[in-house]
Amino acid sequence: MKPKYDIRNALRLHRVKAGDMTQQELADRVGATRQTIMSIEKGRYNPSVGLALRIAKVLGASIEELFELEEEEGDRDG
Amino acid sequence: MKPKYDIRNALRLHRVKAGDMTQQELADRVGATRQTIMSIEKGRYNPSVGLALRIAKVLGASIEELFELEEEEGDRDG
DNA sequence: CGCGGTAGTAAAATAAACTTTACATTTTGT
DNA sequence: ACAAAATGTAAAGTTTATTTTACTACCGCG
Repeated sequence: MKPKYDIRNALRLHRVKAGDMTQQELADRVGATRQTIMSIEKGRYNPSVGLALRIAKVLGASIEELFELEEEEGDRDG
Repeated sequence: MKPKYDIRNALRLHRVKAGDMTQQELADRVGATRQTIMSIEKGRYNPSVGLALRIAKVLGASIEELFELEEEEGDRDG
């Protein structure tokens, strides 16, 4: 079952920009596991806003820069 | 078990600001239930960044305005 | 080639988000 | 006071995030 709200993320881009940090390093700094970072980078799920906030802080970016709503065409009910 | 990283939110404030929308109205517009909105407003858990993004869009605010990391003093390992 | 570090994948288990339903309390309008 | 709408709480259930563990592939280095 795919998530209700798809998001696109530029995590990897910003991770590299922020000093070419490794996944493990980022994971440590935000208090998550490498697999969690992996899964987010790969778009397998969207993190909690708490984790997203911490990632944004470490990467020196805004959440809006990091994560973006997928525009789903023709699938909206409004 | 309380969440690992507490967040503070100004959801209610912005909900009122954005035309005094009811919880139900906001819930409908973001595709969630009223209870979900309630729980977020009451700080019972932090939503996914996907839902947070949709809320921010509807309320015309940034995620950073809506949700803020709780600064926990003396609980960091680095 | 063998080694260490990084990245990709996956399965099982646990924690947390989110839904559904139901009921109590407060607020608002008449 | 009464009714209706909005808010608050809660329990049980489903789905998704996150962890833990483990294995594979790629790359630079000796």
